[in-house]
Amino acid sequence: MQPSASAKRQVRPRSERRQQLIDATIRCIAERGLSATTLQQVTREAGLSQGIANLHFQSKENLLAETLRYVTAEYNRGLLAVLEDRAGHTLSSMLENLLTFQLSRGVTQRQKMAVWFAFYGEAGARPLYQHICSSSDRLSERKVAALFAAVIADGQYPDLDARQLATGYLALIDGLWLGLLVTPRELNKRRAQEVARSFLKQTFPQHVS
Amino acid sequence: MQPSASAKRQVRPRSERRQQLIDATIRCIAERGLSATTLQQVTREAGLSQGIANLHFQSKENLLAETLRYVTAEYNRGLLAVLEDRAGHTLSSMLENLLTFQLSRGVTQRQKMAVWFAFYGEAGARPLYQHICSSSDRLSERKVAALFAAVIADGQYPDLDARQLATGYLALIDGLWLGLLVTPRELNKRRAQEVARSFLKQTFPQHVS
DNA sequence: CCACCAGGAATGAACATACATTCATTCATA
DNA sequence: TATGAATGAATGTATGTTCATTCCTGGTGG
Repeated sequence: MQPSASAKRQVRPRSERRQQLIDATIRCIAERGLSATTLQQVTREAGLSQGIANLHFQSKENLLAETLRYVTAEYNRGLLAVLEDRAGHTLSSMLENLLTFQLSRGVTQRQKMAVWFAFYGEAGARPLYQHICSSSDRLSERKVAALFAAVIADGQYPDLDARQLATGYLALIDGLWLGLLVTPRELNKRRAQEVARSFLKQTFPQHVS
Repeated sequence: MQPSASAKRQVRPRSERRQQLIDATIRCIAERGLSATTLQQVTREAGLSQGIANLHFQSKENLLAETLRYVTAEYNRGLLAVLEDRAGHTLSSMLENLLTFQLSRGVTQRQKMAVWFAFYGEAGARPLYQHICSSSDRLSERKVAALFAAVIADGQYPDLDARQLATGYLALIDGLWLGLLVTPRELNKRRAQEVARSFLKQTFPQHVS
C-alpha cells in the first residue's frame, strides 16, 4: 500500500511485483468475492497502475490461477512441514500437531479460507482450478493416510483402513473450514478443534487424549 | 428448451416462468460457473427472450438469490421428510435413511452440488448468500442433533454430545460433497457412503452395522 | 565522481467487448 | 377489443487488454 496517492514510480523485480499482485488479489477476493474481483480493484489495492497485472501475468485468468496455486502451495508447505518432521515426535504428538496446524490462525484466517472456497466453488466448471485443487487434495490425502497407517500399526487397531480414515478426516476438516467461513456465529475455532479432536480420539483412543 | 429456435410466443403464469428461469440458472452455473453465468446464457438456456429475467426477477442479483433459496429449500424439504417421518422407523433405520438421503442421486448430482458450492464460495463476501446458507445450516444441525440425542438416549452411550456430533457429522458430509465435486476421480458416491457410515458406526456401534 | 545514455519497467489513456437493464413494440389470450 | 406478458433492439456502463509514452536505474565513459 502506498502512503500517498502520488508516490513516485518505482522499479522492482518481477518476482516482487508478482507477489504484490497475488497478495492484493487475495485481499480483493476475501473482501468482494471472486466474481466481483476486477483488475482495477486488484491493481488499486496493490497501489499500482492499471496495466501492470497484464504486464506480469498476461491475463486476468492467469493471475487468478497463480493466486490459487500460491494459496495451495503455502498450505501444502505447512502441512508437509508438520507431517514430515518426525524427529523427536511421538505419533500422538504428530496427530495433535496436524490438528493444531489445520485449525491454526494462519490457515483459518478468513482471507485464506475465502480464497480457498471461492475457487473450490468454481472448480466444478473450470478444469484448471479443478486440476490445481485435486492435485493438492491427493497430496494431503496420501500424507495423512501414511501417518494414520503408522498409528494403526502402532496401536494394533483392528479393522481400520488408513486411506478411508484419511478421506473422512480431511472431509471433516474441509467441512469445518466451510462452517468457520459461512457460519462463524455458530462455529468458532475452539469448537471446531473439539469436534476434530473427538473424531481422532474416537478413532485412535490410545493416541489421542 | 424449445424444439425450434422460432417457437411461437407463449404466455405462461408468472410462477412457471420463474421456475423455468431458476432451472436454467442452475444448469448454467453447473456448466460454466457462477462468475461466468450471464443473463443472456440463462435466458437462452430457458429458450426465452433477453429481458424476461429482469421482468420476473427485477435484477440478476435477485435471480441468483432466488436460485440459491430454491436449491436450499429443496434440500431442506428432503431432509425434513427423512428426519420427521418417525412412524414405523427404528432409530437405526432413521440413521441409515439420513445417510442414504444425503448421498442419494438427487442430492449429489453434479448440477446441484455445483450450485451449492458456487454460492458457498461467494458467501464469505456476500451477506445475503451467507444468511441463506447459514439459516439452512442451523436448521439441519438442529434436526440432526435431535435425532442423535434420541440415539444417545436409546443406546445409553456415555459422554456423547449430540450437538457436537451433529456438527461433526454435517461437516463430514459437506466435505464429502466437496470431494465428490472437485475430485470425482478420487472419490465416488459409494466410497463416500462407506466413509460416512464408518463415522456413524464408530459413534453409535449399537445402531449402525 | 559525475554526466549521460540505453533498456525496459511502469504508467494510464484509449479501445473493443460484454454485460445488465430499459422500454417501445408485438401479440397471445380472456 | 383490451390487457399485460413477452420480446429484442438499444443504451450506458464496466471491464480486460493494448500500447505509446514516461521515467527509473544500472552501467559506461569522461
